[in-house]
Amino acid sequence: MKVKFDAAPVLRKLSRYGDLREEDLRALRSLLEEFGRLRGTREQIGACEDGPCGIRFVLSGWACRYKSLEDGRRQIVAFLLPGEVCDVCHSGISPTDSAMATLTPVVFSEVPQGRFEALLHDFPTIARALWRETAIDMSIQREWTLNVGQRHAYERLAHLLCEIFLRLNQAGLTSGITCEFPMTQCDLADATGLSVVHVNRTLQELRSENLISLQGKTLSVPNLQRLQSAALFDTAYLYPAAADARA
Amino acid sequence: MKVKFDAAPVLRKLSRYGDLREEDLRALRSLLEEFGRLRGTREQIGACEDGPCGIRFVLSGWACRYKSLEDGRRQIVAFLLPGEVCDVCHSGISPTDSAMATLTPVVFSEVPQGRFEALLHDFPTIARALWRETAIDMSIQREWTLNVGQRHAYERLAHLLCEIFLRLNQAGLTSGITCEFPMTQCDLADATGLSVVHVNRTLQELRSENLISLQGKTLSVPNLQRLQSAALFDTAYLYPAAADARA
DNA sequence: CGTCAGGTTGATGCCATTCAACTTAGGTGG
DNA sequence: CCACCTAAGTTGAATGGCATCAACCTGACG
Repeated sequence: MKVKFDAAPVLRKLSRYGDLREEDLRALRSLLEEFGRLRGTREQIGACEDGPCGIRFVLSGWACRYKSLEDGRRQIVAFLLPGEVCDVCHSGISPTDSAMATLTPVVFSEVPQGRFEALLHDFPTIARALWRETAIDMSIQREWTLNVGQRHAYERLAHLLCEIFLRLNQAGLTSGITCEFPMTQCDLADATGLSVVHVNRTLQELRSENLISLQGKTLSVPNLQRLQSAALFDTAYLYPAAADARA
Repeated sequence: MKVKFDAAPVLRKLSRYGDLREEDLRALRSLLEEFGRLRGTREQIGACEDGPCGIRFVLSGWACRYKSLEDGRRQIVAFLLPGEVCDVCHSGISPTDSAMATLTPVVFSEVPQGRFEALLHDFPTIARALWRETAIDMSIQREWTLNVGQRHAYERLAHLLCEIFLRLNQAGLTSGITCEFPMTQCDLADATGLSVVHVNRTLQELRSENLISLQGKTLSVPNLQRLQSAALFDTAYLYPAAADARA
């Protein structure tokens, strides 16, 4: 059966980074929907079988990028949420640098390099928006370094939950104080550099102080302010600079 | 007195990422030398006084990018070594996201946004090379997340020293098994997320096993292979993908 | 020769890991 | 519809890696 590929989350997200006109949106949408693909839960994305890889976008579902050490230790270095681009910067890097995997069933697009470059050439507005999203990705990666390097377990988890909630919110995927949250505690451990056991206990702490409620696959944040201050969270890193005078 | 701004390290480094012709090099060099600047040890780079900021390159000396928490905890998220670009991706991000400071006296160039964009437009080869360097920077940032998230103190420090040695080597700044190493143990602590005391002890361990020798401002790595394996170091993340067939 | 930044050392304690067992929930086949 | 199975979550106890605190040492420099 033919799946409906819905590019809306990507368009919504990218619109945050530039004033995309109708024609920009249409061009991008049709390209994304042309190259839609599917993956199940806990599958690899971008393994060799795929042949020469292109630019990927997550249309729905959650994925992550991770790196591993020889002995099996694993670090999730980024989450890829609906609407987000996977790796504008990634072509040109040794593909063994890191790997991608899904956390849920995922619909994504993989646009061939050539087609995508043509698009960027024809629609410079899209190029500029994408450039900004890349800048934000870089900024997020720096924040993660700070997070695992300096924050204590309690702050660290709080920070991660804050970030995800806000990013989902940007994609229009929160409803009020709640959002879907399909990750396991094991994923949280790999992303924070903590042990599963300690993640479990720390989550209980956060729950007992009513900073979050997390059951089933649903996260609620009754008071975002309080969670942010528990996380020493500074929103600056998630948002582009205020109106940029330069062209 | 007029300082000699030598753009050679930048040109050498960038040449690793693309086949720059004589004319590319000349154009870039003259731009870099036009906008040279100076800083002393432990000074800020890119504070407000500088006005609207441009694209920065380190010509000589060491600097770092860091982030801090409200209570003073500090994480160095990147080192900026001679020849490296500071932040292609950075315009468009809230400037409070992170800060830059020098570790030694530094000579750098700060090319105004407009002038630089013109250069990239006229010399697409430079643009492509710079794009790849940015991709590597991103890759390095991911590796740092892995480093502080998963590696033990011993591996972590070994890894950092390895990386710096290899990056200096790329810039032509090593001679044999030694290189300059102006960082304090305090800087190492901030970069690894360890305490100064523990850095000190771990360095002693590394020394006692002859993996490094570090005295004065000089680092020697008698056996890079051994240091790499102690660090669980995989060089893939530092290098661009093998010859890229696509245009 | 005093001063100060950087480096070194020892003692102590906590945050987080590890190991191991147990519980719960969701899914599947008989 | 229940029995089984497996992944995920939870709990307790013991260990240890690394932080913290507080001295003390060293060398560079004015």
